[in-house]
Amino acid sequence: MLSNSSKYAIKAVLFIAVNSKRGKKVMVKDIANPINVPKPYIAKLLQKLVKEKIISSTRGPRGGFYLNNENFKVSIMKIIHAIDGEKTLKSCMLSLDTCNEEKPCPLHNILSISRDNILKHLNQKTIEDLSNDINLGQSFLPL
Amino acid sequence: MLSNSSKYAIKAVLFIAVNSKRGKKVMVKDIANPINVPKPYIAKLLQKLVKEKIISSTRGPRGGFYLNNENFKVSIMKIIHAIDGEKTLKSCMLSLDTCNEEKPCPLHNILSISRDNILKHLNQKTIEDLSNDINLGQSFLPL
DNA sequence: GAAATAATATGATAAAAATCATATTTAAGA
DNA sequence: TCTTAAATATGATTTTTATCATATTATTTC
Repeated sequence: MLSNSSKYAIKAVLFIAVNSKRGKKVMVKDIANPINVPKPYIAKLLQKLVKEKIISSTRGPRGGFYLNNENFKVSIMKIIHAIDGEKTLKSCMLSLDTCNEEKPCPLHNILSISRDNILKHLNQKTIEDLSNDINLGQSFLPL
Repeated sequence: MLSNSSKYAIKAVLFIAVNSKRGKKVMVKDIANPINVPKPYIAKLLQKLVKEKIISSTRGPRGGFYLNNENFKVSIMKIIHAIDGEKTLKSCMLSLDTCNEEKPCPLHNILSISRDNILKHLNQKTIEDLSNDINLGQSFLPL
């Protein structure tokens, strides 16, 4: 469903969200270890996220990654789209183009409600929402 | 979530289920095209399913694949496990070992209910259930 | 404005998944 | 029992995903 890359990206973004408060920036080398992802790999993903305006960065000494106010409003789905592309999550569980409500595939009837719920939540929840949860101790970022 | 291989396997099993009624067997070459999967590839998957006793086969002239009564009782999940392995679907959405109800990861709270529902349905529904749906015109096997 | 520090760009390598090809074995039917 | 038709076993190739490495560019600070 989600590629490793998307999972890494989500973890990294949330890590930045909770660790870059008040102008303090976070560097790649400080992200890679705690979220358990190889440094050069996460660096590449972060660059893509910057291009898509999902996170922000500055170069040079005291530089690093951070989130501005707009970044905080971005949905989790947008992170996934930036990394995995648009169509990954959209197709039906059997990847059938022809599957729809009128002509459902055999899995459609039993799975589509739950599936649509997952998509709905990924679209609704923002980086801000999830980092608030973490800050309130309602969820955790162990790695 | 599901690998291509699992999707192919599910499609193939259902195709066999609805096309091998009353002792008639289905051959690889007759499966590959309608379900839109390369023949040598689906052949390999079918062999694995036979070993796991999810489907049945006989060799030689008039041979092919079919389902016996026990095969029809197999859950969809078992097909997925046979092809993708046991752990693929079990891990949390961020693949965190440490994620659980007491210490949920940031996505856990928003997705776990829908996710558990999907797993529950995949465990409950049998090949028989889904092929009945198809036979009753409640779902379709276009490809 | 020079040195140091950080992201960025580019690309090489490795591992896994998907695809393709071929030789072997088994069973049926003449 | 010989021929044929089918699955089965094995493995080679290609593509995608994941990982690793290095050179370049921008920004701060002295």
